Formats: sequence, structure tokens, C-alpha cells
Amino acid sequence: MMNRSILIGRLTKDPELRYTPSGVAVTQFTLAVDRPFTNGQGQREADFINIVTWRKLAETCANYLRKGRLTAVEGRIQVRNYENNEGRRVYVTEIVADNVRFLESANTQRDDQHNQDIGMPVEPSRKPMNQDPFSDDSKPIDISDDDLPF
Amino acid sequence: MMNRSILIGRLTKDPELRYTPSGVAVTQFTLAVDRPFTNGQGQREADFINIVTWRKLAETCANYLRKGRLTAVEGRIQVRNYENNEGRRVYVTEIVADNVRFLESANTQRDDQHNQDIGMPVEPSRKPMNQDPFSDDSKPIDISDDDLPF
Amino acid sequence: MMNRSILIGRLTKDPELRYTPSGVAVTQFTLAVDRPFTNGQGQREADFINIVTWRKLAETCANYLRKGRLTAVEGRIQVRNYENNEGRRVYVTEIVADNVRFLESANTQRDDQHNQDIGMPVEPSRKPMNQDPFSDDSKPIDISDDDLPF
Amino acid sequence: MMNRSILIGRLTKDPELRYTPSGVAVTQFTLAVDRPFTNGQGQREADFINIVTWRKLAETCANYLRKGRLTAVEGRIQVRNYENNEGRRVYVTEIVADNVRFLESANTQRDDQHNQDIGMPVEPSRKPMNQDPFSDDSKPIDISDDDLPF
DNA sequence: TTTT
DNA sequence: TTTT
Repeated sequence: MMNRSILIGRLTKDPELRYTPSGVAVTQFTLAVDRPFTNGQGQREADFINIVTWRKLAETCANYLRKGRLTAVEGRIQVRNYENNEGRRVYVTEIVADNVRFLESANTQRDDQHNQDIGMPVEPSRKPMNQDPFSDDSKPIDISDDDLPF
Repeated sequence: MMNRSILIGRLTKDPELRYTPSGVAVTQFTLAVDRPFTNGQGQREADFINIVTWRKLAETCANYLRKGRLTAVEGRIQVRNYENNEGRRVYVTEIVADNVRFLESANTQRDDQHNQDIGMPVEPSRKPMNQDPFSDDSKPIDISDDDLPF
Repeated sequence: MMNRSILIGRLTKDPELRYTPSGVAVTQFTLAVDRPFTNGQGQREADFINIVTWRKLAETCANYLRKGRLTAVEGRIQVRNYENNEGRRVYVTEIVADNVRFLESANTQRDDQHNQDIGMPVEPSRKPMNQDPFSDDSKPIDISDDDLPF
Repeated sequence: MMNRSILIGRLTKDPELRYTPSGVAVTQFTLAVDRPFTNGQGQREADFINIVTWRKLAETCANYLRKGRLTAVEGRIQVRNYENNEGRRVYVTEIVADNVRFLESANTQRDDQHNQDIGMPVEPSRKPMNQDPFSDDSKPIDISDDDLPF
């Protein structure tokens, strides 16, 4: 009915641009968002929140965002579920972003050696989308054209 | 760094008040939040979003919220993880609410037989908290005093 | 850069649908939003927040919203200024809404005599837009096609 | 009932710390928030949104924020009104912030000569609060202990 | 495992 | 100028 989230945090990795079978661009990344308090041991923890963007915004994110960059994200919470390769139902919560702000552009970044070497904007790595975008090990596709938000 | 979500939806079940070992009140419930578009088959789907409240707010929620009630929730997204009884790491995403608004009070509710029979406010069911609050089958506790947000 | 507000409150009056000279629909209304605390005299005050909607949303709001109705509004804060008939610069702050939720539809409304008499949806009153939509007395137009947000 | 705004923008001036007669700290500043579109002449405009903070947050803001700094603000919209020296009722809309994030700390700031000269954190200027904090010309006080949000 |  |  109403579903709005706004987050500010830092990318845990470079984002990765993929394409659905019908050719729609999708970019996923994770934002580390510091908690507003410290835990029992006096350490500040973070929530690691998955973000998905589609189409033109996906391409802009892939082009301009990099690991560690401070970023603001606005979107809606989505809870998808799919059956994994062991036949178990897995629930994935993610933010479907419709507004992303790059709070650190390349030239405000201090020790990003990669940017200095390469120049910005950089072409993102493009992989065929045959992986669970939120994990590192091989799993069957779990994002398809059915997941398109519009 | 910044982490705020606002949701309006309906409770999928009555909320349930529990207590941590040290006696702190926790109430959890799920909000069905309709998506702003229809899927490929022309049906409107919903996201089922888990909500946690603590302390006094937990008790108010347990007292006044009921299955089906339209409710607004404001809070931060939290991603917890714990090891389940099969030794697998399970990720739970939920909203830690600090503001909950009851958009339908008992007397604006039309066909809530339970309310008519019982009168409002109603004492919530109180169970010892020895269950995963997001499931119906027996699992070891996965909320403890360590999860307290402050 | 980022600008998002979410409000829940009640309409202080029926909304009014108007049209810019070029024929674009605009609806404005004010939301009374209760403050989360009481003042020095123990009374709860409210903030009276102006809302503007454009185009199709303007027409839906004019059709379905009525004085007193509980309503959720999402949009961006806008600060316009114009010169009034005395040559003074007047600042107007309002929410340009892109998402409005009717939390009380006509049939959940208890004592809205107007709705019972007339049936819902009702055709809104349509006035030529030759008035300051936030006041009741005659002033020159201060919303024009230049104010169109897109 | 619910009232939440989140803004990202840049300070139009250094903030100014003041004190109410009873000694409570208040800091006010204005955020320039770029609009998400360009106007008829292809220029990007901004909304200038007034922010108020109280107590400890007021002191932190006065200590760390400076003109031009990119800043995220979270709070509630408040509409105050007071009678000005000509006997007219003036409406002031502002965000009462409860969360402010400094997105550019002193050392990520490139051409802030003031910071380089002075070193950060800097003691803010402290003026007795006998001015309308949102204007430059002399007017009677319009913030008092009655405006305290809690 | 889901609400109207 | 304000709503329940």
C-alpha cells in the first residue's frame, strides 16, 4: 500500500551489471549501513542490505558506483522467494531502488587507486546473468523477466 | 549511516508478545504490503515484511493490533543471521519499528467477529519465547537479549 | 539531491480541482498531522501541511478525498515564492505528492452525511483557477504552468 | 499521525547556534536541495528548506556543519506561525531534525579555505537569539521555549 | 506459512 | 483560515 525506504551506506563490492534473457539491464549491489548504536562489546555493526536497480538506472549505477563509495538509495522493500538447488524455499529481501545518489564521485575519492589508474566513468564488468547475484558460488538463475517491477 | 523505512499494510496474523530471557518485551508480526503494480497474470501481489517491536511499543502493538488491521510502521531495516538446527546460516531481514500507527481501531473495523465478541483492548496471547517467532514449527530461539536495539 | 516526505493525517477541507491555463489538472488540500507530543497546556497540536497533486493523481484525489478523511501522502517538499498583491514576496512550502493513499474509503466513513446522501465517487466541485488555492479571499493566481513539476 | 522527511542537500550558510531564554541550544540552517528536473529554461533549481535542531544535536551541527557541506537530514515537518512586527501572521515551515549526517567531513572538503585556515572542529559563532533565525534583518524573537519539541 |  |  505504501512502501518506502531510504538508506545511506557504502558498497561492499563493485556492482555488477547483468541482463535478463529478454535483454533488460539489472544491477545488484549491497550497501553496508552502520547501525546507530554499538553492540554489547562496544563495536559498531552494520546491516548489509541488498539493492536491485533496473534499466537505465541499472546502467548508471554500474558505470559510476564502486566498492566503498558512499551512496544514498531510495526504493521499496521487496521479498522474493525461490526454490534453491536443494529444493528449499529461500527468501530474499532487497530494495528495488528508483533513486540512487552518488555521494562520492570519483574525484572526491581519496585512496581509490583503481579510479586514478583507469579514469572515470569506467565500463563495468559484464557477465551473463547465470548466478545468484547475491552469492559467490554457482547457483541457478533466480532473477528473470518475471521479476521486472514495471 | 541512515536507514529509514515506512510501510503501510495489513497484519497477516495476530501479533504475539514474547519476552527475552532477561524479561524484555518483543512483539513480531508480518505486514502484507500490496505492490504498486500487477504481475504478468494481472494479479496484484504483496510483499510480506517482518516487523519487530521492543519494550513498551511491543506491548501496545500486542494489545491493539490484530490480523487484517491496516497499520503504518516506521523503523530501520535490520539483517540478522543465525545458525539453524541443521547448521546452516539463515539470514532474516526485518524492520525494527520505533513508530507504529493503528489506522483501523477496533470500532472502525466492520466484520471482525473477534473484536465484537471480546471488546477492545484485548489481552494478547502470551507464550514463552522458545520458538522462532517467524515460523510455526519448533526451532530453537533466535531472538535474545543480544538483539536488543538499545 | 534527495527529498522525500511521508505524512499521515486528515484533510482540513474538501479538496478542490482546478486547471492551469493550459488545461493541466491541479488539486490542493491541507493535511492536519497530529504532533507526537502535547504542548505545555497538555493539548495535542497539529501541523497543517499543504499538499499539491498534478494531472491524473489530481483528479483521483479530487474524486475520492473529502474533509476529515485519513490519508497518507508521499512526495517532495517544494518552496515556491511569489509576489503578492501588496508587492511582498510570499514563501509557500508544500508537498508535491506523487503517491496518495486513501486510508478511509467512503464506506468505512461513519458520519459523513454528504457521502451517504450523494454516493461515492462524487464529482468534485470545479472552479476556474483564478484564486490562490491556499486562501479563501481573492488574490491573483499563483500557480501556473511554470509550476508543473514534469 | 506520521510525519517524516529525509533530505540531502548543501548548507546555504554556516549554521548558527543560539539559546532559548531557559538555556536550551537551538541551531538553524537552510539546505539547498536540487530539484530532480530542470525548469522551462533548462536550469536546475533548488528548494531552500529550513532546518532546526535542538539540544545536543544542535551543538554537534553547529560544531561540524559549514556552508556548502553536503548533509543528510531526517525529521518532521513543522508549521509554526507568529505575528510579525506589522501585525501580520507569518507561517514558517521547517524540518525539526532528529538525525543529521555529515556526508562531507572537513578533510573530504576540497576548496573550503576557512577549514584549512582554522582547523576542524571549529567553535561556532554564538549570538544571543534575538533575531528571526531565518532572516537577516531585525525582527523580534520568534523561537522560544514554547517551541521545544520535547 | 500470509492480509483486504 | 484548519482535521479526528
